Amino acid sequence: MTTAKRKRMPRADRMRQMIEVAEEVFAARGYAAASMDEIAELVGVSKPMLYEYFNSKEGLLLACIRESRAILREVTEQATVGAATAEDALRRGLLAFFVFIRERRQAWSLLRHEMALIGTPAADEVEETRRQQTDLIAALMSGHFDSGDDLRAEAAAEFVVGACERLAIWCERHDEVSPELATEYAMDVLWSGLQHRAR
Amino acid sequence: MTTAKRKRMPRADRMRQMIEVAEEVFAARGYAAASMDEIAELVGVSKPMLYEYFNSKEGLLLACIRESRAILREVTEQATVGAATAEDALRRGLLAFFVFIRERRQAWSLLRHEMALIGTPAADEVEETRRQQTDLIAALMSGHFDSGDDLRAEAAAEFVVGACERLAIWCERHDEVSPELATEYAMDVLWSGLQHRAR
DNA sequence: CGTCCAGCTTACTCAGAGTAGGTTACTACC
DNA sequence: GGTAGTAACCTACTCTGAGTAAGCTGGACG
Repeated sequence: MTTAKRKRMPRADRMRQMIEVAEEVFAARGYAAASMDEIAELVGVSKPMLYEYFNSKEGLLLACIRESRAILREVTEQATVGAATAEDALRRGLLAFFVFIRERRQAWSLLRHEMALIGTPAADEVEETRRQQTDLIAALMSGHFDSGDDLRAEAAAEFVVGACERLAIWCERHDEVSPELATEYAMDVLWSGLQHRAR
Repeated sequence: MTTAKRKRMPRADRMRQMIEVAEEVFAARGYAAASMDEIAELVGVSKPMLYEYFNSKEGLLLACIRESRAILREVTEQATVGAATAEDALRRGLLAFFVFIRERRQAWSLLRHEMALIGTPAADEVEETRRQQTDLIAALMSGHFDSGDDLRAEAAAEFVVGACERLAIWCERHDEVSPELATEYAMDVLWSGLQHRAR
C-alpha cells in the first residue's frame, strides 16, 4: 500500500478507481458474495461515496459491465476491419473473442456475472449492453450475408452470440483448448453447418 | 384458499409442495427479490422448515432447477425418439425445446435464473444439471454424426445449447416468433451453416 | 395411556444494503 | 491573507432478510 496519505480526488478519477476495484472484487468473489463495505475499504473511502456515485450495488456492477462490454466490443470490431471475405470476417471476430476471454479473465468473469442481475430493475440496462454485441454481429453479417429478412438476421446474431458465450464457458473447464481451436470448432458448425457431418 | 386447517404432512409431500410454491415465487420475483419468509408463508409453514429440508435459499433454488431441467430433458428426449434422419432428430429436438419455453414459462424462467448462482457454492451442482442437457445432445449427435473427435462433439453440444438458450431469451421479446419459426431459424444456421448465405 | 419423534413453532442473531446529516479541504474571488 | 462556497468525504445510524437455537405437539405404536 502506498504510504501516500489518502487525498481527495476529482469525481471522475475516483469513479474510475472505484470501478477498477469493484471489477476485481466482483470477479473474485462473485456478485452476491462481494460486499460494498469491502469495496469501499479497498478504495480507501467510506461506503456512502459508492452510493453517491453509483446509487446501488447493482449500479456499480452495471458500470463495471459497461466497461467490460465496451472493451469486448472494441476488440471484436477492430479485429474484423479489413477482412475481405465473409468467412474471414467471421473467423477473425471469433478468434478475437476467444482470445479476449483468455487474456482478460477478469472482464470476462464480470460479463458472466451480469446474469446475476436478471429479474432486477437493472436487467433492462444489462440487455442494452448486450444488444451492443448482437448489433455489431448483425451489422457485420448484413454486410456480408443475404440474411433473408431482418428478423432472421437478428435471430442469427443472437444465436451466434449465445453459442460463443456458452462455448467460452466450456473452454474455461478445458485449458487444453486454445483460442485457435475454439475458433475452429465454432467455425466448423457456424460456417459449414452440421449437414456435412451427417452420416 | 382452502378453509381446511393446515395439517401436518409427511416430509416428501411437504417438500414437493414447497418446491411448487418456490418455483412460482422465484419465477415471479426473481431469485434475489424472493424472500424465504414469503415462500414459507405461502406454503403455510414457518421458515425453519424450509431450512430443515433445503438447507439454504440456494438449496431451494437448486431443487427447483433440478425439477425443471428434468422436465426439459424428458421432453426433448421424447421428441427425438423415432426420428429417422439426423436432420429430423435435430429439428424435432429444437421444436420440442421452443415449445417448452413457450408453454412452461415458469420452468423456463427458473432455468434462466440459475445463472444467479454463478460464483456461489452451488455453482458446480448447477453445471451438473446443465451437463445433463449437453450430454443428451452429445449422445444424440454421436448417433447421427461423424463428429471427428470427442472433444469436438462436446464443444458442438455446448455450442448448440448456448445458441438455443440465447435464441429462446430473444424469443421472449418477440411474441410474433412462433416455436416453429424459431426452429426454422435455428435449423437454418445449424444445419446449412452460414456459408450458403454468403454473398 | 404413556413415550417417542417427525413435523412444527417462536423468537431470536447477524451481516450487509442503503441513508441522514454533519464535517473538511480545496477553489475562487476580494 | 482572509473568507464564502461547494465538492469530496465521514460517522453513525436503520432495516430487511438469511439463517439458527431451543423448545412444543399430535399422533403412531407399544
